[in-house]
This record gives sequence, C-alpha cells and structure tokens, in this order.
Amino acid sequence: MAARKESKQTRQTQILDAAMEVFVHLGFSKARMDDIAAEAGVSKGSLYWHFKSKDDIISAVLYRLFQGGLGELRQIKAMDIPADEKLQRVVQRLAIDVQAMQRWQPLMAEFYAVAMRHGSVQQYLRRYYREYIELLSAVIDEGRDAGIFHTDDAVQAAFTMTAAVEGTILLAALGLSDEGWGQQVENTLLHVMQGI
Amino acid sequence: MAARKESKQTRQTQILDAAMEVFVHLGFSKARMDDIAAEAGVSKGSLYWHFKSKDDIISAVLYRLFQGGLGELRQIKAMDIPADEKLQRVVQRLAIDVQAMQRWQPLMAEFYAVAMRHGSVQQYLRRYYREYIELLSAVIDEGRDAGIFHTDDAVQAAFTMTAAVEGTILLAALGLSDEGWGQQVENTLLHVMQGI
Amino acid sequence: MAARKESKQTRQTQILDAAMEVFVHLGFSKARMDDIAAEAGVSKGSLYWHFKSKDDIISAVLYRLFQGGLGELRQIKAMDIPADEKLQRVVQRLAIDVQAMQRWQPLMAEFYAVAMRHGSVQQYLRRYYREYIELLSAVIDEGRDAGIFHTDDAVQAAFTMTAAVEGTILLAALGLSDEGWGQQVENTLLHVMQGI
Amino acid sequence: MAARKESKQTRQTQILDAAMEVFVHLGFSKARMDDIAAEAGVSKGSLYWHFKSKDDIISAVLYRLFQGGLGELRQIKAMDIPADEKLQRVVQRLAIDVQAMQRWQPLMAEFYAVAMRHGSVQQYLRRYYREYIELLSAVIDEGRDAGIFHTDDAVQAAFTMTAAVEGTILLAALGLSDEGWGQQVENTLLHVMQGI
DNA sequence: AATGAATGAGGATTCATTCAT
DNA sequence: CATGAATGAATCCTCATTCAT
Repeated sequence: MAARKESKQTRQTQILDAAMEVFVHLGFSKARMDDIAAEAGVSKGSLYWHFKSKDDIISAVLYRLFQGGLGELRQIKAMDIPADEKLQRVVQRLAIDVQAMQRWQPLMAEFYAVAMRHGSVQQYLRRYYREYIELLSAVIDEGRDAGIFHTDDAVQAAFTMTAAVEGTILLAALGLSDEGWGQQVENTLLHVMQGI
Repeated sequence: MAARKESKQTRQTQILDAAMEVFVHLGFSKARMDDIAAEAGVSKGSLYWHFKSKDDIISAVLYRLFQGGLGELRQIKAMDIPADEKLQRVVQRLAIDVQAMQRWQPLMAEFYAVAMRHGSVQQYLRRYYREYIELLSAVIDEGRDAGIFHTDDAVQAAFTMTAAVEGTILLAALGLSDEGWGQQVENTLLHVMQGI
Repeated sequence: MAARKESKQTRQTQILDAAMEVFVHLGFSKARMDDIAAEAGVSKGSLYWHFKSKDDIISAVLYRLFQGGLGELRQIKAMDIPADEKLQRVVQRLAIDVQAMQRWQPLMAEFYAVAMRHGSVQQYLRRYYREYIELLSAVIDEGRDAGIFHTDDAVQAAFTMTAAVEGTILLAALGLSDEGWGQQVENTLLHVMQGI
Repeated sequence: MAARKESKQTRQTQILDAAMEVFVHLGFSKARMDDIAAEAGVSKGSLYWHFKSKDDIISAVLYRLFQGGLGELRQIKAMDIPADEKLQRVVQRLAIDVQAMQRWQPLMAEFYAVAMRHGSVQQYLRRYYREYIELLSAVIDEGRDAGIFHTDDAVQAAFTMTAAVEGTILLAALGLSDEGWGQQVENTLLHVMQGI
C-alpha cells in the first residue's frame, strides 16, 4: 500500500512538474491538456484520473508555488534574536527564494490574473499576503518596541516591503534588472528598510 | 444603424472603450468578440476592419493604460522648481493616475500576465519603465547635487520607487489595501522616499 | 459618350485582367474580391459597379477564355481546301492557341468544376464542346466523302481528338510534358489522326 | 452513440465514404465538416482526430480515386501474353475503372481543379501518371520488338492514350458522352490505338 | 490506473455584398 | 463612377472533458 501511494504521489508530482513547465512557456490559457500530458509522458486520460480538471491542476500548482514562504517567515519571527536581525534574515531568505523561483515567476503574474476571476484563488492569495504582511509588521512592531526601528506605522512598512518585492519581481521579469533577481530584491528591500 | 460619419479615430476609440468595459467584466480570455461588438454597438466585421485580431485589441487596450505617465514625468522634470518639490509632484500625479486605474481593477492583474506573453507589449513596457526610471533617477541626481537628497545610488532609488508603485497596484488589485489606490500609492511612496 | 463607354470598357477589361491573374494564382474559391480589387488597382466598391457579383466576374472570364476557338474552327471549315488540309490547319491553330493560353489553363480545369454546380456554365461549356465536335466531325465526314479519311465514325473521331487535346492540357498542366504545350498538343493530335 | 470498437482503419474509411458522398452532392467547397460528420454518423471532433483538416480529407479522397490503377497495369505488364493482348486487357480494365468513376461524376471535374492547387496531390498525380505512361510505353515497346506494333515513339503513344482517357473523363463529366463512361473510354482508346 | 478515441459546445475569423458619402 | 467603412452569416477548428476498454 505504501508503494502504491508513493507511486500516486510520484505520478501526480510528475504531472505537476510537466504542467509548470508548460504553463511557464505557454501561460495558463494557451496551455492545453494535451501539452501537459505530452510533457508528462502520460495519456490525457491519466491527467483526469489524478486531477479533476485543468483548473484543479492550476490550483495545485498555485499551492505548490505559494508554499514555504510563510513557513520561513514564521520560523524567523519565532527566533530569539533582535528584530533587525530578523529582518535581515527575511531579506536573505527572500533573495534566495526569489532567485530560486526566478524560473517560475511568470506564473505568479498569471495567478494574480486567475485570482481576479476565481474567488477561491483570490481568497487564498489574499490570505497569504495578509498573513505575510501581518507577520512582517509584527516583527517591525517588535523592533520598534525595542527601540530599534522608528517607523510610526508598522503595517504600512510591511506593506511597502511586500509591494517592493512584488514590484521588483515584475520589473525584473520584464527585463529591467541587470542583476540576478535575488540580488535585485535584496537591494530594493535594503533601500526600503532605510526608512523603517 | 451605426452612424457612418464617425472618424476612424473615433470609431477605434469607441471600440476600445467597449473592449475595456467588457474585459473588466469578463477578463481577456472569456470576453468574446461578439461581446465587444455588442458593447460598442458595431458589427463584428467592423471590429476586424479596425483591428487585426482580438490580440490586437488587447494590445491596444494595454498601451492605452500606459498613456500619459511618461509625458507627465517629463514635464515635471523640466520644471524650474527644486528637486524635492518635483518628487512631490510626481507622487501626486502617480496617486491621481493610479487612483484612476482602480476603475480597471479586475483588468490590472491580467494586464501583467498578458504583458509577460505579448512580445510587443513586453517590449513597449520595458522601454516605458526604462525611461521612467531614467527620468526619475535624473531628478534624484539633481536633488543630490543640490544637497537635498543623500542617496548614493539614484538609479536604485528610482527603481525602488517604480517597483513600489507597481507592487502596490498588484497588491491593491488583490484586495489587500483598505484605502483607495491613490492614497495607498502615496503612502507607500512617501515611505520609500524617506530613504532618499 | 463614346469616350465614356470606352472608359467603361477599359475599366471592365482592367478588372477582368486582374481577376484572371488572381484566379490563376489562387483559384476561384480562394480568390477574394479584395485580391481582385487590389490587383486591378480599384476599390472593392468599383468591382460591384462593373460586375454584379463574384460569380459574374467568373462568368465574364469564362466567356473571355472560350472565345475564338469556335470562330477559328468555323472559318477553317468554310475554307475551300481539302479536308485533310483543314484538319492540319485545325491542329496548327490549336497548337498556337494552347501555347498562347498556357498561362490561363489552370482556369479551364476550374471551369469544369464550376460547371458541375452552375447550370448556366455547364450549359455554356457543353454547347461549346458539342459544336466544336460537330464542326470537327463535319470536316471529317467531308474528308471521308472525298475518300481522304476512312474512319467509320466521324463523331467518335472528333470526340477522340477533342478528348486528346483536353487530356494533353491536363497532363501538361501537371508537369508531365517535356515540351511546350502547343508542341505536345500537336504531337498528340497527329498521333490520334493516324487512325482517321 | 457510435460504436467505439471500430478499428482506426475502419473509422477512417467510414469518414471517407461519407465525405465522398457529401462532396458529390455539394462539391468540395460547399461541403461543411458538419455535413461530413453527420453523414458519417460521428462527431465533428472525431473528424479532426482522424484527419488534420478539411483539406486533409479532400486529399485522402483524391488519393482514393487513384487506387488500383497502377497495380492493375503492373500485373498486366507482367503477364505472359502477347503485347497486343496486354493492351486489350488494359483497355478492358480502364473501361471498368472509369465506369466505376461515373458514380462520382460531379466530383471528377472538381477533382482536376483541386489537384492543380494541392501541392501534395499534384505531386502524387505527377508520379502516378509518369509511372503509368512508363509502364504503358514499355508494353508498347515490347509489342514493337515483337513486330506487333509499328509506332516509332512508344512514349508518345502511351502519352496519347493516357491523355485520351483523361480527356474522355473530362468531357464525359461535362455530359458530352451519350454512352456510359466505360464504353466511351473503350471507344476512344480503340480509336487511338489504331495508330499504334 | 491507464489509454486514446470520441464528443460537441464554443469562438475567432473570413469575405461577399451593401451603401452613405 | 468611385470609395472604403460597415455588415453579419457562415464555417473551420480547438480543446476540456468523458468513457469504453
């Protein structure tokens, strides 16, 4: 039984890998189930055995991409180190994550688009960013209480940081950054944090 | 039934107005040419007389969303006022422009997604942002020379500002801002500019 | 008035010239009125001033192409020369005509196709060939009466000759003849006539 | 509703049968994919599963009309009988085959028209006729060596025979033959062969 | 679990024709 | 006579989804 379950996992993983590959190249709407099946090396029928629909695959990709970020932030927040050091770690992790996911970034923009039409996706993303900003602002608050930061609006500061990251990814995806995306995110964030 | 004397320019405008309206409600992919034609009050054939394809209409709509921004920035840069006042004006204008964009909220997220796929649009945006950042950094440089600003990297500062604006729009489009987009952009920018 | 009429004639000629050019390259069905208008250097509206419809243009081209052949044959038949010499002249004229019309031959095949669906065209072509075969068989009959030919079925002989010409054009159009079409027709006809 | 167990081969055959039926009634261009699907009793999607496009179906139909002819000729050529008897058999077979074609009469004229435009079909036909003429001329050569025939140009004789057959089909398709196509072809060929 | 043939609603695009100017 | 914008019916093709095997 364990073997079978793992096999299923593997096949699903295999399909999702293929789906992401196809989505990156063609975008959600132009990608056909045939393309995904071909890329995954399975039949179209198999796709529908493992996933209910194309939308289901897109959702699965969404969850896959938006994993980890929050977890890391939660961990950092819980650490027993000064707030400024926490923020530094956040920046470092973001730089690493963004750099690692540079390949999949085109998908992010599409998710925002999908979110506009799919209530559930929109809710998911909204919650994700809301918690991200909350965690971040909590750290900033913590730093302000400790006299390290001096901003009067921690939430706004967190929002600004998050916006800066997303905006940087966007501009970088358009080819407006001469450096690696991770480096660029780091530079931008450090700049923003001067005002905190 | 439709009047024949509308100038070519006017008829195209009329179609694009209708297209944006439809796109906002249905999104780019779900919007049908029939919908646009009906909304514009012209025949489907007329759509194809003025625009080569649906993609062509989408491109035209995207270009439209980016009209004016650069012109305003050029004008402000050429003014005979201190650099810090120039930046203030830029922020004001951006707040107004972005506030106007709020009307197209459901479109904005898709916009970025489509821009990534559309070669010509992508190129257009790249040039747009490149010049925008250049102009902005020139103003910042000017301020630094005048002793008003103290940043050591004007280009990075301009990049950060631009990224912050775009990121704000993105997050706002997701419903993450409690205020009007214009106000939110203003807050974010003022925050970013503390570091300049 | 004469000038105007001639002008009209000229414009119609101009359009038909263009139409034939376009038809040869694209075929009747793929040729668009826009193509013809562009080739003729006039507006599409002008096309409809001079011709009732696309079918009307096709008909006009048909009549244009199937002119002359019969007239020549009638003239030759009426000549005061021996029947065998008449046939020789027919062959010569056919060789010349086919060679001259080599450029337009692709249209002929399409006319047969059109004829199948358009009663009037079919009737026109049928009459054309029927008279052609009649004239030809009359000449052959004439020769048999004079003791020059010995065929027992002049109509069949005329049919065979006509079929041989059309078949030769067909094969030549497919690229199966190494010689000029006129020469090929001549060779084939001479071969067929050995049996007359 | 349609049975699923039909083999791929059979289903394609079924579609082509339907297509020919529809083409005969409506012609290539007026026949819609829906018509073919309905006639075949399958869905439109199934048409596109088995054939790439409408053109693809048309090509397949054209190829179909030319099946067998070469094979028969090759067989006859290989027989151990005198050359004149071989030619007689060729004529008999042609008469039978052409007679069978009469069923597709409305299609035949269009067939030649389409063949002229369709690169791949044209090439196929060119090769077909080339080999046909070669085989035929080989038989004639054989007969001349045996002292049966006396033509000095076997290739020209073969070309003439082939042209006569095609021309006869063309004229017959136009309704210019009072007899059955098979009979007409036989008459014409016998007439042509008098000169061999 | 896997396959791949079958389905059919859906939509973009074409193009002959009209007609106000 | 000429123009070219406007019309809209017509149709090819796509593609997510189903299901018998």
